[in-house]
Amino acid sequence: MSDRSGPATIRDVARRAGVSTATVSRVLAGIGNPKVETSGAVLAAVEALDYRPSAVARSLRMRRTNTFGLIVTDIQNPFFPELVQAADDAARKVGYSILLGSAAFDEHRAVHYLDLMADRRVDGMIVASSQVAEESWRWLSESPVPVVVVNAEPANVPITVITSDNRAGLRTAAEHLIGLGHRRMAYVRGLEGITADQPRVEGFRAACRDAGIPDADLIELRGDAQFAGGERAVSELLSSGGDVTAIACHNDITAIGALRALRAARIRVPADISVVGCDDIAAASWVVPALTTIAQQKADMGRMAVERLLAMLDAREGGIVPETIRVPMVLQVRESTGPARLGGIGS
Amino acid sequence: MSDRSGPATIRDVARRAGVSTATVSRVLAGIGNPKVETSGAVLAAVEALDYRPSAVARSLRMRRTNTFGLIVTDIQNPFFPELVQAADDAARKVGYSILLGSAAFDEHRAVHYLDLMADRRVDGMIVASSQVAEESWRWLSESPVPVVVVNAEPANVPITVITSDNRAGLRTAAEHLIGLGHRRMAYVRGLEGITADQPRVEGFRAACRDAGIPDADLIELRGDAQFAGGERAVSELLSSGGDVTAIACHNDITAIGALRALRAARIRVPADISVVGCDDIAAASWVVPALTTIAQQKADMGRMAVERLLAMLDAREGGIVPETIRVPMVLQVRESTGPARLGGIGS
DNA sequence: ATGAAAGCGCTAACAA
DNA sequence: TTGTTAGCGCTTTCAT
Repeated sequence: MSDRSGPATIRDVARRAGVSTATVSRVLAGIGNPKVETSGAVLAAVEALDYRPSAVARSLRMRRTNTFGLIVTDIQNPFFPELVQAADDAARKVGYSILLGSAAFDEHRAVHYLDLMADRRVDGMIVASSQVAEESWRWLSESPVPVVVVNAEPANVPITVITSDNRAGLRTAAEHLIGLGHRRMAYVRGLEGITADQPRVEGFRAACRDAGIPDADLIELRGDAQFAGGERAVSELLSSGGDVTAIACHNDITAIGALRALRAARIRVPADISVVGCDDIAAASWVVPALTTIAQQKADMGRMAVERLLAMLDAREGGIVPETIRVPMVLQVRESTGPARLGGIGS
Repeated sequence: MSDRSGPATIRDVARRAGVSTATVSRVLAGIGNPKVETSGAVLAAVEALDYRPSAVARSLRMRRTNTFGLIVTDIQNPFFPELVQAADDAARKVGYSILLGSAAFDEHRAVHYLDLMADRRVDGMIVASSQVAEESWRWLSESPVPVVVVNAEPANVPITVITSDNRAGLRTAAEHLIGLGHRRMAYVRGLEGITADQPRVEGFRAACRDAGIPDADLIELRGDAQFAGGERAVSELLSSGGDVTAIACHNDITAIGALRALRAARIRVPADISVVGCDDIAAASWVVPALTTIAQQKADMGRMAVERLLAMLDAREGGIVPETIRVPMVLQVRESTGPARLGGIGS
């Protein structure tokens, strides 16, 4: 093989097989009915030259890259890998691949990836990041390339959204606790402004109201959606003498921080206080006690996002109406929740 | 803007600015000294048409994609995200992006990504996966595109490798434990055949021997590098009456499984038994007690891999000699290790 | 059933 | 300083 300059091209193959490049292209694409000898010759040449068609050239010609962009808030957040994997699985099955961008909580980076993916001419984008400014949402929604937003809800922008039903999810959490007899509870919120924060508290509160628990009985704390925030919030709660029998948290990481604070204070979970998280990350079942949580169906969401993109691609000129799909969250009971103690902590 | 067919091209811009495409190209690349009016006109046209150069076309022409492929064993393994993020950071800084592939423990998938990335004409590849067959390693090492292998050590193949110094790392772990007075210890190995498995046990054993601890005193257990394996191995150890004061584990996930088994058996950590892990994943500091571990410098490794690739690209015809770089691991003392109890567990 | 030729959008000689 | 032209590697009419 003449390794003179880079990988073999379709011309090299054509030459060696004694046919035209068009024929090579057809044979490889399985188009037409080539004579056995021709296709044989082509295949042999391909083999001999170790020819692999350039996806770059093909993309240019076909005006499609068979690639979807996927932007996540932060790949280091254990919530995302499962989503990424599922999206990749779904994409791979239909011959697409995923170009990943991790915004690392940085809005500039998010924009950077948006641009990058536009430049790369991805055939569609999945944006699973709330670090996106209003104007970028607008830009996305007006873009001709199909976009699916995951777990974020751009206000007043017509765009397809797939999101966990946070409100209903935290309602379930509250109902679970209330069913166990809890009435004095605390809720550790996420980072201010985070998309899911508001609906989650609201869902929780709504269930409380329905159960006749006065608004004032629910202690609301501010976390940061990280371990440290959960730990801090709960230790402050304890030192300020907050008297609750259950703590619900914005997410699992927060809840795991809460567990640690409780443990430091020698409070037993769930005997003294129950704790419930949200997301169902892997670590939720690793901690002691294993965390009861409201699971997000991450894999489903990743798969759905890709399917949606594919549908939009098909429909194209048909025009698919932007729609908000709420994926149910499911209660996962483990060890961190139990019946409410009757007295206060000290009793 | 005439939105007739897809995004604006360089020709659209040229036409609108009344110049040639070459001029547009130059102005945007900052080459030559265009007259102010020309460059002004070009820039204006670019703005007006919202022109973004096609990376696809540029790649075809330049014969480089400004992309590195990165294949990981399993993106859901908490070890990888930090590596990915670091690689992406480093790459982004020099105008490269990362095409990610998660093999999900599947050798076929790994090969799939290898092919995919070759087809995409990535400018370099980082392979952080041991799910790669001998023949693929060979193929990689002979490939004209620069390759860096992370945390895997293809046997008898001349290729650049960046790996944690597992042997030295686990030696450090053993020394830490021995320094605390432990002499009867168990070691939970990883999945059979996993690259790091062998060097880690060996390092651990070596330190034991140096300290005059008879080989027979070290109980060796087989885990699976997952939570379940650690839990199972340790509960079997306990039920078979294994009498140790410390347990070292192939990785943190295993160690966290071990913690759970110990807890279930009401054995206190570290009062009764010390536990040490390896990797330093986020969850290591979340569990109770927080896990003492041997940290891998994942971010460094990701960065180094990219730098290496860049160097190879520069050197090109110069030819860089494949080299194995061992990155030190660092002992991270937390709460799960302490002085050895004098008697046995029951004493 | 196959080939010739055009063109996807860009950059880089080479000319002017 | 700018334009003309060729060509990166592929697919796809349109002929034959």
